[in-house]
Parts: sequence; structure tokens; C-alpha cells
Amino acid sequence: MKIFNTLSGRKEEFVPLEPGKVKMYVCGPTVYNFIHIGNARPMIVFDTVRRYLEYKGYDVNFVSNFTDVDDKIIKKAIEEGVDSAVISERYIEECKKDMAAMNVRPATVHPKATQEIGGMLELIETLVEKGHGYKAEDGTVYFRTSSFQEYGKLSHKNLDDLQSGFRELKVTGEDGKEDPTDFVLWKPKKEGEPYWESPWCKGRPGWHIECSAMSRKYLGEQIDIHGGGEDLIFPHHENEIAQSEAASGKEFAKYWMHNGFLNIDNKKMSKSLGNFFTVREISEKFDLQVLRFFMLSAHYRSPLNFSEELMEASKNGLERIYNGLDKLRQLESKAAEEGLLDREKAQCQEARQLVAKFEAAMEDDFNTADGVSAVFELVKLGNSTTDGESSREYVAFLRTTVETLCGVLGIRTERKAEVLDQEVEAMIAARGQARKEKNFALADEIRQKLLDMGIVLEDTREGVKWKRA
RNA sequence: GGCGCAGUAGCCAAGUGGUAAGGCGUGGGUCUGCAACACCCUGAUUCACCGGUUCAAAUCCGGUCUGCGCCUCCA
Repeated sequence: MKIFNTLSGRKEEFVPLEPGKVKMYVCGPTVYNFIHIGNARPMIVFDTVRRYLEYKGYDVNFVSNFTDVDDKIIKKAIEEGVDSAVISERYIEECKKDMAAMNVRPATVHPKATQEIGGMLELIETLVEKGHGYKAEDGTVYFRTSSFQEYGKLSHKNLDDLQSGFRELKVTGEDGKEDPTDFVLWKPKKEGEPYWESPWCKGRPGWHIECSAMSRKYLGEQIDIHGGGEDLIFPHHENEIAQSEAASGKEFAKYWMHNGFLNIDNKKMSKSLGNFFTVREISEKFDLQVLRFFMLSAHYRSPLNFSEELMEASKNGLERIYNGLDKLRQLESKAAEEGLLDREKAQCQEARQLVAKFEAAMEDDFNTADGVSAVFELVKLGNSTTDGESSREYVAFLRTTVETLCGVLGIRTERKAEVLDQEVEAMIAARGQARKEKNFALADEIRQKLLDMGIVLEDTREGVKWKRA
């Protein structure tokens, strides 16, 4: 299996630190609002990575944090006149709902920054002791980037360029920093902000130290995979490496994976442009399975453009898979023949080749777009080689194969069961009766009434189907 | 200014040296009382442009044009 490693800029063969096990950490959201669809991309991408690793038999320890102390959370808390924990707890719950609807499995552990302050203080103390951190006059503790030789190795920047770049920007003069590229490990509290005691001052942790500390606590000093959005490469992940490696003296993460951005109409999503969507808003128009399927339609490292039109296309594509599966399920329940027919043996072989195609795609740096195409080909194989004569074994084989691959992608294959109320049920029955009697005028009248109520009827070979418009 | 990415059919998107996957849409057909649904079939002599390397290039090299990202909180 190959993984593109941001550290080397190349695809590398994946070799876990410990055979059969994978330790992976993914930076989670700051919970000051409903998550937006940009947050959803890494969630879906890395959930899929995790599912594939598990499909391959790895025991995956997957840790993803919630950042629940942050300026934006505090700001919102002040606006609402509540404690900041009220805000963060609220949006953690909402985020979990969205994740469930996107079929993103809960992580093995979801640590919250505010519950992990002890580990952060310990880590900062270690850094200060080793000369990698220092306290400024106002109590702020900074990381001394010049003390870490490899600073810049992830983002492929060199410290000299960074320093000259920063000097031009550095007029704000907040600093007791030794160097403009130094970053905050601990900062003093301001009036009305949540704070914790520390050897330096009452205050709260810097953002970067949170992930280093939580990763260390739950996964140890060295992990296999660290993931997040590409915008986190610098400075966040660069700083995590500096902190973790300066403290432990060991390589922090072996493979760094970064997903590309999600754009709206080819522009970066932002509130000021008015092209900002939360996952919750999207869920009002589309089942979030569609959002997941849409995100998997491109390679995770490519930028992905979001639009309603593209979502509509994904919805139709997903529907094709569901329809194929429906057909297989029906044939399976009615099959006359049990054992495999002769002609079906070759077709099973064809199906196995498509599974191999799917796996090869996923082995190649999680090429989900190619993987999805294998699923479509499997669906076509099912549609075009099965009928009432097909054996139960063949139909069941195709069905379970498609379901398994969808499972790896995290696409749910069970349609939501909806219930009709009795009145509608009765109208459909009445229309059926009218059709039997060839009273098509009445039948069409009833159909129109149902349509006005938002129920669309379809007369299929297997009987009358309905759906909501 | 520094670092980096991308340009493949109407749209989305794989493929990165051996003669263009897949999906959506379109068009045709099958089914159907009709409609709708569904399914099957259908599409690039060509991969932004110009040169070069090679028996062979969408794939490698050089250049041009266009779009985008990071360098500041950001998934």
C-alpha cells in the first residue's frame, strides 16, 4: 500500500511501526459553530482511510480531537452570555450528529483540549527544560524555533526565508519573542477568559501544543499517520513536529497526509464571500450520504469544487448503485436455482477482478475515485447479467460484494425505510384497483392527487413504487 | 517575492511511457394503458498550447498561456 507523504513529497510504501497496528491522529474541528462542509472533507477522507486499513486487517487506533478552547469560542460565549463550555459542548454534540449522518465512525478516542491541560503543561515544561521554550515578560511561553534544526521540514520552508517574510509583517509589536517565527506554547489569560494555573502564569495553551499533547497521551511518542487539511501543514503541523520531536528526540509521525481544499464555485469558502455552507444546511437538501459520495468522487489530495449541480449528479450516481442493489436483493429472495450456473462462474471471476481493481485503487494512495468506478462496473455487471433465471448464489455473491465495497467507502447501502400514512396507502390501493378495471381516468386522477401531496408513483415490474418528490 | 498544485468529452473525474476507466447529462432503444422509474446501447482519432526525447508520450524534458493554493486564524 502506498501513501503520499507530505514530508517527502512522494508516495511511499506503508510500513506500520508495529506489524498489524496503525496509530493515527487527525486534527479535529474547533467547536464554535456547526461544522462546515470544508470540515467534513477530512472527516470523510480519513474515516475512509481508516475503514480501508481495517478492511486490510489492521487494528487501527484512531484519535481525533475537539478543540474546545479558542478565541472564537470565547467570543461566541461572551455574545450569548454563557460559559464557553456551554458553547463547545453544544457544538461537539451537533458535530457528532453530522458525523453520524455522514457515516463517519466515532474515533477510538475523541479527546477535548480542556480535559488535557495537564499533559500540555508537562510537555511545555519539558520543552522549557531542554531549552526549546522560554518565558517572555508578560508570562507568555514561546517555542524557540531556532533550537529545532529541522524546523520547516514538513512545509519545505527554510527558516531564513520565513524570518525575512515575517519581518515585513511584524509591525503589530505584540512580542516578547526572540524571533518572529517563534510561536506560542502558553499564553496569559485576558479578563473573562477561561484559564488554568501554570508555572508561568494563569492562562491557556497555544493551539499547536494541544495536538502534540493529545497525540502523545493517547498514541505515544511515535505514530504512523497524522492527517488534516492541507492548510494545516504550515504552521500547525510544522509546529507540532517541532514540539513533539524536540521533546522526545524521536520522529513524531511517519506519514503525513493532507486533504485538498473544498471550494465553492472555484473559490475558497468564506463567510465574507457568502459562499459558506454548514453540513447541517446541506442536510436539508440532500441526504448526507450524497455528500460523502460526492467527496469520494475525487482524489483526496485534489481540490474539490462544490456546487448544487455537482451534488445532484452525485445523488443520481448513488441512486444507480442503490437501484442495482435493490434489483439484486429482489432476485435473491425469489431465485429458483440455488447453486451457481455454468455461465455465472466466469461472471464471478469478472466480479473478483473488479474487487481487485477496487483494492489496487485504494492501495494507491486511497484513490477513491477509481475505487468508485469499480463499484459502478460491478453494478453494471449485476444489472446486465442477472434475471429471474439467475441462481441465488450468484446474485447473493454480487450483492455482498457491492455491499462490502460500499462499506469500505462508508456508503450505507440500506435505504431509509419510510412509512406511508394509511390514507396514502389506501389511495395507492384504489388506483391499483382502478387500473385493473382499466379505469385509467380515475387512476390518473388519483396519481395526480398523490403528486400534489408530494408522493410520486412508479409502476415497475415488481409492483408500484413510490417516493417523495 | 518564496514554495507548490492543476489544465483530459457539455459537466465531474481516473489514468503518469505502450495506443483514452467510470459517473452525470444528451441522444437512441427495451419495458409500460399512459406517464414516470429502471435497465441496455451511445460519446474524446484525442488529453491547454508550442517545441524536444523515444520505435512509442495525455504520460518524460524545456518553454508559453490560463486557473488555483500555501507563506496570517483556517479543514
